[in-house]
Amino acid sequence: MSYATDLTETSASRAASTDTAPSQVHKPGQCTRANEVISLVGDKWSVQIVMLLGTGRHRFMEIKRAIEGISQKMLTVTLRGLERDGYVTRTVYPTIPPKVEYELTDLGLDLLEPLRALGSWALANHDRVVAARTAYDARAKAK
Amino acid sequence: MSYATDLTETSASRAASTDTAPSQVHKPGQCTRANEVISLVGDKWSVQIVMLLGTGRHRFMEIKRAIEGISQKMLTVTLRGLERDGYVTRTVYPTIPPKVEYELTDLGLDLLEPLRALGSWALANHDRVVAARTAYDARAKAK
DNA sequence: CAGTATCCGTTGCGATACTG
DNA sequence: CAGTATCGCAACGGATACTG
Repeated sequence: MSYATDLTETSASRAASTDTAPSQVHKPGQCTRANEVISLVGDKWSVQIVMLLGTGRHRFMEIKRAIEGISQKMLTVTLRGLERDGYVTRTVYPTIPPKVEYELTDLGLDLLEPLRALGSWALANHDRVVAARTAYDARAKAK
Repeated sequence: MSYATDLTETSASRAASTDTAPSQVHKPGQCTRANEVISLVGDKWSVQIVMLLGTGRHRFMEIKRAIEGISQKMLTVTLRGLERDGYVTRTVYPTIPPKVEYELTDLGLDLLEPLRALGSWALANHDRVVAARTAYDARAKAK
C-alpha cells in the first residue's frame, strides 16, 4: 500500500477535505521503505533510549538506571540495533573495569526532532486518549 | 525514567551542547504517560492505518486491500484499538450486505501531523539507515 | 562494568473456518 | 461484506547465571 507521505503534502491541505473519494497520490513501495525506519519506533525501548541519549553521552549502566524497567538483555539488544541502524555510536574504553559510552550520531540527532514532536503530542494529548478509552470501556461494559 | 520532552525544549537548544553532563530536567512519570500514547506507534499496523485514513473515510475491505499484508484479524483488532483510543470512528450501516466505514476523529487528525513528520523523515533518511546497516554488517562479517 | 548465554513463559499474529 | 472464534507457531522479552 501507500499513503501520501510526500514532503509536499501538508496536513492543512487535507484537513479541509471531507469528501469520501480517496483522491490522494499513491506510490507503492513508499510505505515499505518508511516502515523500515518507523518500525524502530514500534520497538518498546528504542524511542526512550534515543530520547535519553538526546540529553548527551551516557554509559551503559547510566542508561539502564534511567530507563525504568528495562532488562540488561533488552538494553544490549536495543543499543546494538540502534548502532547498526546508525543512530548511535558505541565507544569502548579498554580499562578495568570496562567503560562503554553511547552517543547519538548526526542521524540520531536528526531523528530526535520528529521524535520530540511525537513525544510532545503524546504528552499534550494523553488525557484525551485516556478519556476516550474510559468512555469506550464504559459503553462496552453497558453492552 | 524521564527525558526532557517539555514543549519548551527545542531540538536546537540541545544540538549545540556537546557536554557529557546530563543536566536536563527530569520529571518521573512523563515517560510513562508519553509511552501510553507512543506505544500505538509501536504497533505494526496502527500507523499505516491512521495514515491511510488521513486520506479520508474508508470501508473495511478498502482498508484491507490498501494495507498490503494485513490479515483480517489484525485489521479488526487494530481498528478496535484505534476506536477505543478515540482516533477513529466506526459507522455501521445496517444494510445487507453490511457496510462499515472508518474515519479519523479530530484527535486522529491531530495525530496525523506528528505522524506525517515522522513518515517524511523516514522516507527522506531511509537510505542513510540502509547504508549504516550495510556498513555495520560488513564490519561484523569481517570480524 | 558491560556484557553473553540459556531457559522459558507470554504475546503477537497469520491461517483457517464459520456467521449474520 | 464485515466480522468472530480457534489453533498454533514464532518472536519478544524477562530472569538468571556466567565471564573478561
